[in-house]
Amino acid sequence: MYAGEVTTPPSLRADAARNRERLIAAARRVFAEQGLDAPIEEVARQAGVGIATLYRRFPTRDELIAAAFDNKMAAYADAVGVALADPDPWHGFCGYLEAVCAMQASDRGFADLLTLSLPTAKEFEAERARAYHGFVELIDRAKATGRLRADFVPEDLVMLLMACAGVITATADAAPGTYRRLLGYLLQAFAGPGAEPLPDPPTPTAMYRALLRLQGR
Amino acid sequence: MYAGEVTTPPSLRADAARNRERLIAAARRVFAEQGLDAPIEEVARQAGVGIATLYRRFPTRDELIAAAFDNKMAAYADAVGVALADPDPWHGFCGYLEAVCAMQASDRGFADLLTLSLPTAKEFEAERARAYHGFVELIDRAKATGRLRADFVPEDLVMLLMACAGVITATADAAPGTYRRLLGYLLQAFAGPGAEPLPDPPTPTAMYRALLRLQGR
DNA sequence: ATACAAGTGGAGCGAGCCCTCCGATTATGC
DNA sequence: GCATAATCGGAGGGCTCGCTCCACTTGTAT
Repeated sequence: MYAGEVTTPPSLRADAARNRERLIAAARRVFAEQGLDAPIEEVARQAGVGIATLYRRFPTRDELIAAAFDNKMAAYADAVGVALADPDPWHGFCGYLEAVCAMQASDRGFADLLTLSLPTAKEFEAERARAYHGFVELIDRAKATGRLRADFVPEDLVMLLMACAGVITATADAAPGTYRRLLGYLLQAFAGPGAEPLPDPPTPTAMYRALLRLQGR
Repeated sequence: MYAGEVTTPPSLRADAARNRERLIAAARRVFAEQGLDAPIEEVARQAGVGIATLYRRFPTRDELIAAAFDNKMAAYADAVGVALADPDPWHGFCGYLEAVCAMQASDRGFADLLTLSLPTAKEFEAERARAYHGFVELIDRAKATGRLRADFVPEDLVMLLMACAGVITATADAAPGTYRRLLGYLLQAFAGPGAEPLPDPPTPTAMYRALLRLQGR
């Protein structure tokens, strides 16, 4: 923690700071229910603020997204820590995946975010990297117990997040909770020694490029 | 097969019939690479035809979609027949899922289509129903051999298609083939007696409502 | 050949969204 | 209080897309 408070950078006029908070609150609501490509004007409207005000404070969509999700992103990275603290690595591993998928299910914007990379938001990608490294450690420990199959790779998490996002966007309204069943199946597949060999995973760099895909649709 | 040829219903003038075919060909290309919500005007442009001509022949997007995909939809329904013809039901079951996912991977529009219902296109939904009933039969036989777990339900196919669609849309460009690994994991989870109980599946009607979700975004 | 129905293309309107510009408003230090 | 710099809001231009209308062209039956 440095001196400068993250949510209100350098001395903003009182009303400006208030509007900034309103915008962030509105963005969280709008992104949560409509996803990351929701109309930016809707955010301004829900915040009770002019469009110009929004653009002055957040010149690009990515900056607004970064501001709206920094807390969830931190929570996401922290979740690995919780999992690592579990005395049973496999139990921690399962709990971690459940927690992350539940976060996706409760926020469409966040589900989008986890399967996307915003190179602009650097302190943001740092959180992602922190989560990633913790997860690699978690994998190692879980494999050591023999409960997690040996051919599991970190990219499988990204794949899982994408699959889960697909189920969630399709079922969020009419059949919420379906994603739990998908996760249940996958956890059983991740467990124990793999009976059959799996198709090769994508390389880390290929998967990273997939995360960079231009957003929208 | 009735007398009226399906692709050119009631006596169209020669040039009109030709344009109709061009439109369908263009629609297949455009939908395949851009998904079902591709701009309709792009189809007209690629067909080398005015927008009005497209609208006269296919007044609604759904009608164009139905015309463009009736062959793939038939192939999709036929694939169940192939699987049922396999002497080893479990082998047929696995092959079926692989074939369907491969169809999704090769055509973004088709991937959309399988996780969506177009109540407008009735002969279309009939194909879907045909596939569904064949699949139920396939499930029964595979369960009888003991290779497919007893708690597998038909809705799990829909769930799989949604998950696969999520992976495919995210990885189609940068890491194609990732979906194979997802399928590999899931097939192993579907096999054998389930070690752990699974979260309940959605009811068939809930899943159907999920398929009806308004398209776009 | 001709006449007429069938078919065609693109201009054009409206809607939704992004983003900028600028005159009006308001907080803040003195 | 007052000056002034910071902030505000919304009109407006630009773009994409869906869909319609209508004057013109073309196939075809006689």
